[in-house]
Amino acid sequence: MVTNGAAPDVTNPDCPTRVVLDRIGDRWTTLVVLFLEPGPMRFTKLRGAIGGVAPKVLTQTLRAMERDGLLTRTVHAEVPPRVDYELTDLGRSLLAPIRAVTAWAERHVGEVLDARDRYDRAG
Amino acid sequence: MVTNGAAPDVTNPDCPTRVVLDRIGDRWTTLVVLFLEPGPMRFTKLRGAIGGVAPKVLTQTLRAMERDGLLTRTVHAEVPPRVDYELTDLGRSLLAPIRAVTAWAERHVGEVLDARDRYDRAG
DNA sequence: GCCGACAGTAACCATTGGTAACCAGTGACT
DNA sequence: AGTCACTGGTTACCAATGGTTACTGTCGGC
Repeated sequence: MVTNGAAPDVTNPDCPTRVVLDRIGDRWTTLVVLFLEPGPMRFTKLRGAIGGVAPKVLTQTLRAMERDGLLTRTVHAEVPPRVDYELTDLGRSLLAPIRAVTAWAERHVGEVLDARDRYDRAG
Repeated sequence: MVTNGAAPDVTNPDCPTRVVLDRIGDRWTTLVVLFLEPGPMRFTKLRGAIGGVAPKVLTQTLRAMERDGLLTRTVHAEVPPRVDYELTDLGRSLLAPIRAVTAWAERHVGEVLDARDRYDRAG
């Protein structure tokens, strides 16, 4: 599990948890998880829902998440093409921590923006 | 608080919560918060504790966090120079969500790495 | 025959993350 | 007096990443 045999410990620079932290800290990953929660979604709809994400970048994000077992990608042999993205159990287990983070963001946006204003006006 | 007058909503692409989400999703920010929890810490010690972070990048991270009101930076007129970084109340309030995320990472590293292995071996 | 929907890809540019080297100020050591 | 090291950075530079815009292929409908 952990290459050096120790328990996973995010405070250890050499622990692979750092890698995982990078993935779930990714700007778009959290949003993808949030939007996929209700059920499978197609590429274009997901893109529209998230907003402001370039197709290339969304593709990269989705591929990386698929690789890490957070979601599945299903291609239906139809015309027009149809590709569904759906959270795996692992992906769904990420919802709780992500909710904690987004809830914090929603609750404290004001404070952060205020602090930023004060800092910028002062110097 | 929210420029458009609506309630903060992370699913809205135009909501400033997205900005906040970017900051706390930052690779080093989460680690800085974790390591500053026990108390104030100096630059060099923090750098060593985190591991693998370049001074320039750590400086950028700390300045951004100071700007957003997550920590304070105190310069002591001593020799050799001494600069302390300390979490604010706002920064400390981030601990809970961050803990949720790091706990997830520690619990599921194995699954993620396994999925990645499978994906890479398959194609 | 042309248009549009879908799910991307290709080519390109800009921003960022990261590296290595260097700096100022002071005290201690020689 | 000269040199060393410690601290908390800065500067210049480079590579990787993120992002934008344009384009592709296939099919049904007009």
